[in-house]
Amino acid sequence: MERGRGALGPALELVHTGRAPTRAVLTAELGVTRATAGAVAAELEALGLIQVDARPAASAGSQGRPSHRLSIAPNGPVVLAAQIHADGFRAALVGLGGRVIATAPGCMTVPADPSRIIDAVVEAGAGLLRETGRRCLGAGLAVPSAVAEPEGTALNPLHLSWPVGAPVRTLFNEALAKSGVLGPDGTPVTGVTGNDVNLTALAEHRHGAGRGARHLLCVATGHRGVGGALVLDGRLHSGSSGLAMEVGHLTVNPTGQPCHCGSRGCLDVECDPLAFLTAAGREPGPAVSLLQQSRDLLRTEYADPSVRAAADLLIDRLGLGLAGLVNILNPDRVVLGGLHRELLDADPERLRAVVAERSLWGRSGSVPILPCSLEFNSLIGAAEAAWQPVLDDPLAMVG
Amino acid sequence: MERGRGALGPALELVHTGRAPTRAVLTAELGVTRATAGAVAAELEALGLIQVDARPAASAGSQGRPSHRLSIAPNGPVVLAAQIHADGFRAALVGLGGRVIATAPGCMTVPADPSRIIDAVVEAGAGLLRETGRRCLGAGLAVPSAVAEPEGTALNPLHLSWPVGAPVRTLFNEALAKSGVLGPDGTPVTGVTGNDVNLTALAEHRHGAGRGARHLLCVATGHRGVGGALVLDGRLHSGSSGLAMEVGHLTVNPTGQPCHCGSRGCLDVECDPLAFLTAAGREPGPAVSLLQQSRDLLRTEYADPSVRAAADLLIDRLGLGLAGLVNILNPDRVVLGGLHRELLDADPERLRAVVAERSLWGRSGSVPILPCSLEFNSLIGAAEAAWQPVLDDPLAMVG
DNA sequence: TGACTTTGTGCCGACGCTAAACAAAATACG
DNA sequence: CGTATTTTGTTTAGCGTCGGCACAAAGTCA
Repeated sequence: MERGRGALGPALELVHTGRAPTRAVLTAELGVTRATAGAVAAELEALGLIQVDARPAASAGSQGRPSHRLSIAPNGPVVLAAQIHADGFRAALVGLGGRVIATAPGCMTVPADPSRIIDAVVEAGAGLLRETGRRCLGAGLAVPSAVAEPEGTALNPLHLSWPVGAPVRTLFNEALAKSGVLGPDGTPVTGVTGNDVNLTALAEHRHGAGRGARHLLCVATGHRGVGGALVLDGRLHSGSSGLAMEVGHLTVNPTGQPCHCGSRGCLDVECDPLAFLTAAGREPGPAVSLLQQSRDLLRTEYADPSVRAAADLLIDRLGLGLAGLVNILNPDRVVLGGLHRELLDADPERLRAVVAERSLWGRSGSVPILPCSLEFNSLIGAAEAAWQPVLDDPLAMVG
Repeated sequence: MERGRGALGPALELVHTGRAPTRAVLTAELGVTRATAGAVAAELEALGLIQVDARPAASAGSQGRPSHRLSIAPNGPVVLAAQIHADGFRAALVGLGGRVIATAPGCMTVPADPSRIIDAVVEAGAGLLRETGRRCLGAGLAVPSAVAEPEGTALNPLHLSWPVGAPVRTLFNEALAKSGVLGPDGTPVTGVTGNDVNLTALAEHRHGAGRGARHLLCVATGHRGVGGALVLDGRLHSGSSGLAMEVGHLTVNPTGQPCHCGSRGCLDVECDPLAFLTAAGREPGPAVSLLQQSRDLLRTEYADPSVRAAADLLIDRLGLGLAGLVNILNPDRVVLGGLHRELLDADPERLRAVVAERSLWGRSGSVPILPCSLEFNSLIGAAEAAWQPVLDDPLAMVG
């Protein structure tokens, strides 16, 4: 009797990613009849997830009956999202559409015991939930480490002094259970964890510079080492055991620094913030993160020839690495984060030229390379991962 | 009224890949009721695609009513499949299940004009169709070159003296139209084309050593250069414009040969048959293909220290390249073809050790590495690509 | 104002499935 | 040897979901 049950998930995803501003567009995107699309929208509205404007939108020049606007319900449910990085952590509540409802930046030095910071993260998130009174449907956590699946353990928490193999997902879920963050069914919400660059790619694909891309490659460097991520046909590719896109060991400088992997001149050691500071002849200081120091240097002293030369050097190395990845993966867009984003901003033409020169065919070389466009992108990515079960089956997760 | 229309495609694919030997298994694999599975099987049988044994299969020790065996209809429709390689071409008729019905090996030196060999290929296939009287539902062609999508042009027909950008798919379809190979609707069958390594990966995933793998990486070298292919979640990943998995320019020997790509020590020039012959101190002869010469050398003179040393050298380089790919893609199985397959057979432990050592985590390093198991695998892959529309919607393509 | 265009909704029927009962064909066991 | 059990296959009834269609609503265009 009820229409549009099968299309409920796809429809919510369309509204969530801003690709269905009206029911008319929703009808076309879903490939169903107007009757079905209308029923789907009504169902999602009844679930409290979306909103159908009472008054039709201002007629945009086109004739015909104007459409009512669809949007994410402003007081709908949220997920708890958090990111952990070299300088501390940040917790937030994120609604559908990638909207950050409330944030609690928690700058603390990251302790060697991962359970302590994860507890603090969840406590901050639980505090936000108490303050706002929002209903919580899930939780996501981004960590600067590869996360093995299906165990949910952090395999290389490099610049956190965490033990290798820390069971971050289990710790996250234990903290959630302890803090009393309950879902609509009265049980603790389930938490998902993932690598920060992977989740950044997911966020950029859904809401940022990667929107509309079919195959999106994301490369970023935050503190030490280089991370990569890949979204294929709208879905994050994290490999058969979560370990895909460990791109840091592509050779970009055959005569370069030795790397712990046994080779030399790897992207990991040749194109991260430390490599940039070293190339510019600066001594890294202990006060702020290496990314922050690099960014400041690049932005304020780009006129200095040594800084400019270091930037050019790193752009050339990054271009080599990107060309290698583009040859292998043939994405239709590339998004850069962290210091790589700054390097792209500093001299976009140089980077694009290197990639084009080293790509095997002109078509691959002309792939668009864009900077990340979202603030807190790994946090929003964590939220995306947490929302995924709701997007897959809204009825089961909300009703 | 008719039951099991939506499940028709998935059901045919299960029988096609041998994963549904009986209706009972089909029921479980499809996740439907026995009634639906029975109706689906009846429908596929009515279409002439599969066969339900009249007599139940020999009871295999288990109690309960024995199941009737499902199999591909022996006299069902076929597709025309062909591969073009350095030594000539081969055309065949291939049924569902990857069964080669009839082949016409056509060894001719490959002319500079691609349309001539493609005409010859199609003519050979059309001859087989006339001889056997089989109904033809599609056609597929594997070429040793990257094929750009959506144009269907051969971008690097390296060891064929074809022009770059030869419109192979158009030529293939024109030849099919000219030869009068008609589908059941009376119009010429549509031909699809693809890179031979990509199609090999598809074939191995469906019927060979890659069966059951979720993410399959395939690497092979036939004559000159190295090709790669990737099957993700059962679907070939050929990138946004068909150019993915150009893996030949991973650096595996920083002090090695210069490569036309501008770098040096690329997999392409360090790990193909020519590199092997050179490393073994042999002069390549003009009579047979480089692959054939390498294979003969490896099989008959492996005891010779110089041959053994060359094999070890190439295994080490191949291992480096595979480790890089495994780090990036995290497949759960790797299949090797051409000379790489021979190298694996020569010393499996050495190759696995190199990959394990250079992989970032033990889990990635222990990925199974297997030899290709199918004869004519790119030909069967071409058939798979040709069958795909039928697998997607049997009713539309056969009825 | 009337024609036209586009959007939204109610009703009905068709399609494709599940559920449940029944039938069939083997093994297990007293 | 006969009955119970297990597993497979088929029949029938019913129901949920969606498309098709008619109609209503709300704007623009002339």
